[in-house]
Amino acid sequence: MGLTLKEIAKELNVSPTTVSKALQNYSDISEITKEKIKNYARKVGYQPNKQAAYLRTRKTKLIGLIIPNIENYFFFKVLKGMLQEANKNEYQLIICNSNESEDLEKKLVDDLINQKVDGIFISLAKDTINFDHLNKVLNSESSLILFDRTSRLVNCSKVVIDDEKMGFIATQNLIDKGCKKIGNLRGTLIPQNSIDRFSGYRNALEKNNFKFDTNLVAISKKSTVKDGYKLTKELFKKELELDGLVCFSDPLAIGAVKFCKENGIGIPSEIRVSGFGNIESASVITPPITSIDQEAFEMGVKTMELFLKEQLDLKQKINVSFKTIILKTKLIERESTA
Amino acid sequence: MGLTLKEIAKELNVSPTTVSKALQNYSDISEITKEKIKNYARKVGYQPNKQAAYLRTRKTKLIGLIIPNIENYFFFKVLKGMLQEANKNEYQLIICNSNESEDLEKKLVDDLINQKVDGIFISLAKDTINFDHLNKVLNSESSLILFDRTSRLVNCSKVVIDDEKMGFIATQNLIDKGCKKIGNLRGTLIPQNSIDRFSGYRNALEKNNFKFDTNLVAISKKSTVKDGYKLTKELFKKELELDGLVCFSDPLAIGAVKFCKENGIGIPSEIRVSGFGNIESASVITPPITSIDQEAFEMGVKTMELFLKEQLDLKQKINVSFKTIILKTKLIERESTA
DNA sequence: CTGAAAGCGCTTACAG
DNA sequence: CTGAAAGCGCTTACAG
Repeated sequence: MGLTLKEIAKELNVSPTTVSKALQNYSDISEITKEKIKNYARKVGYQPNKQAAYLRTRKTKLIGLIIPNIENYFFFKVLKGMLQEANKNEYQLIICNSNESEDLEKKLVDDLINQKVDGIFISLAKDTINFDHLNKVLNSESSLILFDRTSRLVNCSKVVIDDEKMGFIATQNLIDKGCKKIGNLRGTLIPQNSIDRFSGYRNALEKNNFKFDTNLVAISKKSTVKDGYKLTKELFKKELELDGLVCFSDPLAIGAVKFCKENGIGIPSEIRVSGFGNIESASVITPPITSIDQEAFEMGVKTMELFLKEQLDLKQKINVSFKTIILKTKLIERESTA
Repeated sequence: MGLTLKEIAKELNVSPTTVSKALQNYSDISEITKEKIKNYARKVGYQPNKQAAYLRTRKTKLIGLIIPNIENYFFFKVLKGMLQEANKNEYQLIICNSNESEDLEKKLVDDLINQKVDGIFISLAKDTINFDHLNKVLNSESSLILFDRTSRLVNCSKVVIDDEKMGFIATQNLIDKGCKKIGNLRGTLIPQNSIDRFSGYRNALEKNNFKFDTNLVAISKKSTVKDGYKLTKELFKKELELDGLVCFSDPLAIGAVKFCKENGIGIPSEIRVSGFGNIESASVITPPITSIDQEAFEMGVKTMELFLKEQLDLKQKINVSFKTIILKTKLIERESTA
């Protein structure tokens, strides 16, 4: 197991140097020798030992990926996109789950830096407020790319969704349908995407001369079906004549729909409900829930592309310039807002 | 970036050998020296370079995982279990998607062997019928563990679900509820778990003196909602007085429910439908679908445990003996079979 | 066009 | 109890 350069060299009566160069297509090796070596290497299925090569090249062809919540379907679609591109370019992906914990996120970053991965992709945990570990990556040999849950305070390449616009569109849609009192089940106060979606909601109200009322807003910590149910119940207790509800995740919207169904509140006749993320369950529940589709797969692809570009710049000793890619989103209309 | 042993040795006026041994707690280093070295290493945050260490230890602390379908929620729960245990034991996980392709599966195995991962966990692609690549793993330095979709033809450790029993239970439940003509939307003919679940269906019929009728069985290639819809439609066209349907995946069951709802066929009044896998959508749809819960998280944990045990045996030069762990399953009763 | 030599950062058998 | 030396498998600057 594990043929070495030396063995091949011996077999072919050339030096290890020549074998190494031939396999890397160096221009100072004769075509005839290259052919001979390449053919033999192919025949015996030789693959250079990556760990040994790293010691010289400083490249592992490994990427570290930190996802905040491994149960979130959205991230799998992102992962699928990344994996497709990684495969094409001979990279392998180490997957990590920060479990929404800042501390664990920091430890995982340390482990990945220590593994000398060529790049680290992170979607931040909900409660990450200190960014020392991200700056550590920026000072390491690994490229850093943030996706989906990012921070304005870190200067690196990013792939995000236009969350403000999305919050706006979801809210505007309810207004267009005739809703007068639109509530909002929003996410926590920290991550940028939660902030932005909420801004979108406010901005839509403002633009349509609706009064913004904090009583209509509830904050969900976990963004679960349970949370959605509970918060909707609380909103209805206030008797505010709610006739629209913008939920900033599909699980929250499903919880809201469940509460309404159990309490005989008609959807969309009495209240229109809109979700976000376009997970499968949103289309399967009765009534199907209007949602906003994020191009998750595309997000994965773009993240990899940004990374590959940075690697190329690095190789050519060009100064890497950080970019932010903003992805499109699409309102998927269903019965819950008909 | 990247402090080395040598630098630490120089700083502390000892040899690199001593530093290496102290950090590994060798017994032939004095306590006082160990203390000094460990403290310093901790202070400066020294971590040995894994790639360089590999060259001597032949261990990468890396595990390769091949999943056949990255969009399947089941595998994410498995992954979550694996990740939890991996983290505890300082392993990192390289994730790969075979996309149900035997060819890609073979390539990924090659890549992982080449990466010198300590272990490879695979859930086989649906159409994998040749096992040369698995035998290659068995002859390599990496341990092989199959989970969920395995094969009797490969001799290695495995973690599986008692699929036969599960098929049996789902079918028996419908019989107990009074169904007389029970159909079956089954999976493809190859993977072991599809074969076994189908056997469970047949065995339950037999045990209850029901006549087995191939007309009542439809084979789904993709196990999707669409497939479920289409196949259910076809079954109903045959006018066999179907009053029960055992589906060997939740998406299939959801498709079946959709067809029935759209065509005014009452569930469970006219037909009872049972799924498998207990995905979220199964509980969210109206009516909620009875399903069988697989202990996915547990499967991930057990797979890791089996692997860790093998590593330990290897280290102690004990002959590794392959084990098969069979996990429990549980029928989750819901309205669709009430 | 080819190859000897140094070195990446570690571990471990061996000597003292 | 400590350390010099060899070697893991590669790449690349340098010499010829």
